[in-house]
Amino acid sequence: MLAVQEFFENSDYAVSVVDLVNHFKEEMNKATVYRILSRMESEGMIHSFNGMDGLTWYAACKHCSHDHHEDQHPHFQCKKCGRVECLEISLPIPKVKDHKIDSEIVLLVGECNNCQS
Amino acid sequence: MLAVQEFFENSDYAVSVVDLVNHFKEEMNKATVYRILSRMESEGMIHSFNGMDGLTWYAACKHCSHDHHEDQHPHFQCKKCGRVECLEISLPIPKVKDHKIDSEIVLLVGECNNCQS
DNA sequence: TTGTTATTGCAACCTTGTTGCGATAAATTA
DNA sequence: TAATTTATCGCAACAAGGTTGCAATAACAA
Ligand SMILES: [Mn+2]
Ligand SMILES: [Mn+2]
Ligand SMILES: [Zn+2]
Ligand SMILES: [Zn+2]
Repeated sequence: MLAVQEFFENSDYAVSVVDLVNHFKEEMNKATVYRILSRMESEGMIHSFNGMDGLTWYAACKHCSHDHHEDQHPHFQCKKCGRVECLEISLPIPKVKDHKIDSEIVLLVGECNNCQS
Repeated sequence: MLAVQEFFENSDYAVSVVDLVNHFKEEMNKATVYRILSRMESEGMIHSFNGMDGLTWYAACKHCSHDHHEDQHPHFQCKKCGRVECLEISLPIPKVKDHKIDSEIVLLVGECNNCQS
């Protein structure tokens, strides 16, 4: 589990679970990676969301703990390099007639700073 | 293909591809459903997106054709009844420093009109 | 009718993700 | 320390969504 923890501590970006399984494939079993990720998520160390591709992505939590999860921020995926990051901003939840809206899942798509020529 | 077309014409809601495969399982093969959906999507009759569950959902297009797809609207999923609908509104694309944002994938989650007691 | 193209059924396959279980490691307790 | 309990792990098998190759059929055109 420590290796996975360090992986997140040393990265500002989110990572897809597929990449993670692949990255650790010589060190640990696929099932172990999935189990570590669920454990870390339930302890408020990381959070998960879906990327454009439909895959599950994970990223380090900034201000969460075991009993206080708050990861309602939008995410950004770069079309060119594929990198995904958490955006530490809060978007207004839109009002829609006849709908009681509790939360908002947002994935912004575009080009990151590195990829803009 | 006609049966699937009619299915969309008679519904205001989106439908998950799993429900569709299940709904047509006596009439046609799973592969056929998937192929019909891709064809209909490439012809601008329907569009697809991801629900909370990670599944692929499809909904009828309102103003699209073979060479003009414009399905950038947000979607809404009711936590209680599970129904998913297209919202014919346009949300402002947020500006984020150091990011060139081209599009925005939004899934609003809450309670629909029917489910609010 | 005959040849050509588009659609379908079926089975096999790929991928993401989960689960049961025995083995090993870590933490408790005596 | 030694025995016991608990947590973690590897492995293999499985489940579910989704895709693909191929032969059969249907639709279409000449
Ligand atoms: Mn995040
Ligand atoms: Mn829609
Ligand atoms: Zn980039
Ligand atoms: Zn509802």
